[in-house]
Amino acid sequence: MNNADSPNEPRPARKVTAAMVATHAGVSTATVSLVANGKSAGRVSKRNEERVREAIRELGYYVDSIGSSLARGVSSLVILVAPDISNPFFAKLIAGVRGVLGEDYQLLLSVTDAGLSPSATEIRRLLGLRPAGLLVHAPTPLFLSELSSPLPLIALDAPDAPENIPSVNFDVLQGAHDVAAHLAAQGHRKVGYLDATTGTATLRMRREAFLSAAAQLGMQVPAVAVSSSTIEMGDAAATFATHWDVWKESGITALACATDTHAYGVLQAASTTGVRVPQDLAVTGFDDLPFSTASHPSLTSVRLDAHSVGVQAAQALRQLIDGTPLKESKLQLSSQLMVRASSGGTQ
Amino acid sequence: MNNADSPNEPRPARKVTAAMVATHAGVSTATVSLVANGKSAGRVSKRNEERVREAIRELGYYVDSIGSSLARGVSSLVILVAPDISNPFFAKLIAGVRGVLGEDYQLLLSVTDAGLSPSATEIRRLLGLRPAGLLVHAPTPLFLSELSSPLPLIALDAPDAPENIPSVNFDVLQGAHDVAAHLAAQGHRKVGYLDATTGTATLRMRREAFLSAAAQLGMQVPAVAVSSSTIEMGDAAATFATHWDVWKESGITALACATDTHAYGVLQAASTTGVRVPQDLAVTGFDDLPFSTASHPSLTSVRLDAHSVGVQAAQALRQLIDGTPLKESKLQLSSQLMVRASSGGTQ
DNA sequence: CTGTTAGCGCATTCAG
DNA sequence: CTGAATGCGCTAACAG
Repeated sequence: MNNADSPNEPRPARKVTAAMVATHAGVSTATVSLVANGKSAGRVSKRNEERVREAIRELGYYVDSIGSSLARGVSSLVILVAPDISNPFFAKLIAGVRGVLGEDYQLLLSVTDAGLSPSATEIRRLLGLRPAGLLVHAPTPLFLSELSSPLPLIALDAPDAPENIPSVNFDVLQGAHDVAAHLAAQGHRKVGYLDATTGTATLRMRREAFLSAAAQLGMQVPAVAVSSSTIEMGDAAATFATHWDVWKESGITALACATDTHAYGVLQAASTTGVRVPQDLAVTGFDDLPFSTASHPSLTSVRLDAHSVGVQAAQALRQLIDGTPLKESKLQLSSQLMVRASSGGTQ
Repeated sequence: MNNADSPNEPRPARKVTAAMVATHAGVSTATVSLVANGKSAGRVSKRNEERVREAIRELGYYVDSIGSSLARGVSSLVILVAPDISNPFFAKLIAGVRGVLGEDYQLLLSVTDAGLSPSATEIRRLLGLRPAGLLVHAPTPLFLSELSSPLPLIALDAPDAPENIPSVNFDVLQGAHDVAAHLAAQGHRKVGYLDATTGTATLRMRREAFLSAAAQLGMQVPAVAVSSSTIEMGDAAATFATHWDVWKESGITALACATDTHAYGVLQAASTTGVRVPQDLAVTGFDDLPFSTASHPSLTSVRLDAHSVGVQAAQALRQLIDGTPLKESKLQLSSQLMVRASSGGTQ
């Protein structure tokens, strides 16, 4: 009953299947599959290979990944799960990942609701796609347990990930310590900390590391001078505005912020309330976003190499997918303190 | 030979199929499919439905979207193709899209290389996923022609999209006009323009609209004072630094920038070269990124409502997917000039 | 209402 | 080297 197998002219409107290519080239679908997947070496004759290639070109055939995935039991998708894409950090990370994955895997992003881990249903839908691997930014323990299946997975920026979950992290301890040491070196003796309200592990570590380093370096951190706000700049600004009187009274001369965005809010609020930075208050950030060189004053911050994270994570994931055991389950990338004007460093 | 069909205890390690659920519940796979897809109303008895639901729960079954997509000929994926995710704009847009798509479709992002349209191979891989629909940011004509297949598609921020491609755009004409009018009202008579080197239609329209509005309002735009740089802040800063002498000589007193990022670069370079903004040079941006309230001085810019774009685009796409013809093929969202200190407006 | 059946497009044995 | 046959997991007719 199949009256459509007369391959006279390539009909671009109709979906081209491997079977069509096969008849067009006068071979079987098996041969087409071999050629289309570059597995023809030593398994298909030169002549047939050439024929198939030509048919593919003429018909405009491309492998249907749905069919392919079903047959193989797994897709060639790598899914990056991240909450807050709008961070310039991610653009660089993605570039790094893409470079490593190349043509072999297809990278797609799954964005979760602001700052939240994906819901159970979302996770199932993700798994339903049968991805070759997952890259997950700052996964919650809940997310990881919900996942359950033995899927190649690398956690990013997840210093709290359990032992059995490979992860690529920044050395935030070092970064936070560097900030504290820098402030101490500038002569500060009482400092404050503006934390983020979202409780990801990396942010918790930043705070804890800073506080412990500060103590170690002989700096006081008055309890009233440790506060927090959401990652919205406006919120950070408001927090500064409402707390400044108390902070000032507590005698702090420097404020370390959990992220650059927080610091921007502080700089803005300081400017409008007439607080001079760094004379009245030194301010530091964390992340070293591009804007930090353009803010007024320019912001002292901790630079994290997003591109490297992407590269390392993608390489590790590929190993996992290939079944090669990872030599290092936990990778740690160094961070670098960028001293700028907001802390009274070099302009 | 199948000795694995003894469903005594739920084995979480093994992939759960609809067939397993069926045997477990004592029904057929068809019934399972109906229930799992919420199409059981009036087609499955209460008793069987309950049984199936219980089996699904016990076994932890979820629909395999690969198999489902293959059977239906289309997946429930909506793919957003965008080049530059790191723009805070996208986070809001995505939130809007997600809200409209709800549980019915799964949104994934495909990030293309910085500022570039996806390659032909990438497009094929995208199509290979058989997405239910595509949302494409600033597609090039090449992209659209390469696509060819009659897939539900909405272009975003694509004022140049051909008639037959539905799109959701901002009224950049109005925005650019507002900028020009504002500068004219501030008394500027000679102004410059810093364009982006990436040639997307929206950027081209911003420039053209600004230049024509400026002319109409009696402002001169010396040819030497129209320049361009990449969207990297540092590049914009460098462009300012090398051009300022010439610009100054040309007599311009204001510089309109194609994007806020460009403007940040200009503000930074102006600050380091001792050019006072807005006294020596008024500066305006376009996009109104969050940082524009925190820059020094705060940046006059054109606000675009990203969330609305997301909502409108997703709604239109759903209509397309459902086969409902669109009433309006081209949607245009208004933009709003935010006057701030960089143009000598209110602080 | 419910079960049976026939593909969806492809990769992979397994005989030739 | 090559092709026919099988099944991946599911949905949509189609019979009961």
